[in-house]
Amino acid sequence: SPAEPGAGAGVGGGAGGVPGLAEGISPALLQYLQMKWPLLDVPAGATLKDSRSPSPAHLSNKVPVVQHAHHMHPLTPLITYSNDHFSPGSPPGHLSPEIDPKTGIPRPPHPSELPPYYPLSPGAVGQIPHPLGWLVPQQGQPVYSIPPGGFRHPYPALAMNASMSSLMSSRFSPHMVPPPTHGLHPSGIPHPTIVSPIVKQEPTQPNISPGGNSKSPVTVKKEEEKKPHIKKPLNAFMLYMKEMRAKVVAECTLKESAAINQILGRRWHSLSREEQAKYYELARKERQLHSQLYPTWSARDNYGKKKKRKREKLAQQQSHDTESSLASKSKKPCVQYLPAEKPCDSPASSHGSMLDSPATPSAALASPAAPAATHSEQAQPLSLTTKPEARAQLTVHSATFLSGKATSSSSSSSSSSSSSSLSSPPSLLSRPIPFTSVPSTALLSSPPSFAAAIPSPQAALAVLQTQPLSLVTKPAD
DNA sequence: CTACCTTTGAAGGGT
DNA sequence: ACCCTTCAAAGGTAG
Repeated sequence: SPAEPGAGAGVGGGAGGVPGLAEGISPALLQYLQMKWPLLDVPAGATLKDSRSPSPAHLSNKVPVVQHAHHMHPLTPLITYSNDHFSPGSPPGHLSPEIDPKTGIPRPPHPSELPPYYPLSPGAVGQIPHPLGWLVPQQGQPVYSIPPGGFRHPYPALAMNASMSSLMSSRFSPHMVPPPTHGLHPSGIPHPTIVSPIVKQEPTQPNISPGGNSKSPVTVKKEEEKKPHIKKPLNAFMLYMKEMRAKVVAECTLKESAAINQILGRRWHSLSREEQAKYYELARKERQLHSQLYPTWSARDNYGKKKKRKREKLAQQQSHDTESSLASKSKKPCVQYLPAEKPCDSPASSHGSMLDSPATPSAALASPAAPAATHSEQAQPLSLTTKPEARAQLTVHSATFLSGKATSSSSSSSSSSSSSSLSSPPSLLSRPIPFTSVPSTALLSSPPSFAAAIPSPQAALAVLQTQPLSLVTKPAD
């Protein structure tokens, strides 16, 4: 799909990839499920050492068996994160898998030792550092919160094959998933997107009674209430935020999420294309998994669930965009959240943090003469959703860089929008480069190839100009 | 207690 | 096709 960079190119991040989702749940999905729910383990002999060559047993529906959740990084098989950026390293000593002296196989952890993917007990979480905070946030929360009482899935339509259910019943901790004989639907897969509604009633009988056609409005309402809230899958940026928030908070003294998010937004733009691609890919898998787990779910289901009143703000923003900006600004300017003096505010000043220095491959994107600090921004698919003030701040570097360099090379081919390009240089660079513009194979089968395909800023701009240019931009000043 | 703030991206609905 | 709106996370803040 257009919004999914690399869609259809399989996973694995490297050569080979994994067969798609042709039939039921693909190996990739299975691996992803294991990634999301490490309790779902794979056969000891089929360790996820190489996702590109899944064993036949793995491919079949006769899934999984056991493997210690800590045995391997759950993401390793899917996404080839370089240690430069996600430095998972080896798990802490106290978390190293215990080898069963008898079998030599990593011992399945006791429920109390299980990783905090799901809060088995309030105190047993947040102990295991995880390179991907969105999977295991430092706070010990799962990506999606799970009701303390456990998971109750009301949707019989939930897509899960036999292997899953058998696995569930046999391997899942009884704390999480009671065996089917105990009443829970065998498909009670605890996906984190499910959040039980805040209904202070007995959590029993959440099952949908098939025969109940003559429901009174009250009953219908009750069922509505009992319907767990299935959250939207996280998008790439949200995943990134989840992972990086703790680090940013640690680096800065800030704690306000609004401020943190601004920083994260900037850092997001500072990420190299490859790094962003990882999150896009993760997000794509999130959506894919989500759609498989909840085929009938629609984003529309959650509409109106939150009482948000942004109309005023948006309207203000629009007028702000279309007309003069500063005058009508009555809300707190972003700068208020992001003092420029903040050490952590500068993407290039974060103690050489890997967060701010994109992957080295991307360095090939810019000309050698290009300053590293600006190159990263210049090469990034900055969003067009102009939040004037902040955007002006964010794009100042690229603007200056452009004005002296890139604009000259781009003005010729973008003559149709020359006026706007003059008035809003950042718009050119701020325009997102949909990953879909890149052949998925080029991006996924060999990630660096994309960088290699754009050896110069001019080439990068050429790529930019192959995309439709939206003019919903606002001059930086 | 609840909405807001702030970010980007996805998705749905309206035009 | 395009635009607008809402929601996803998160935690301090304000009402």
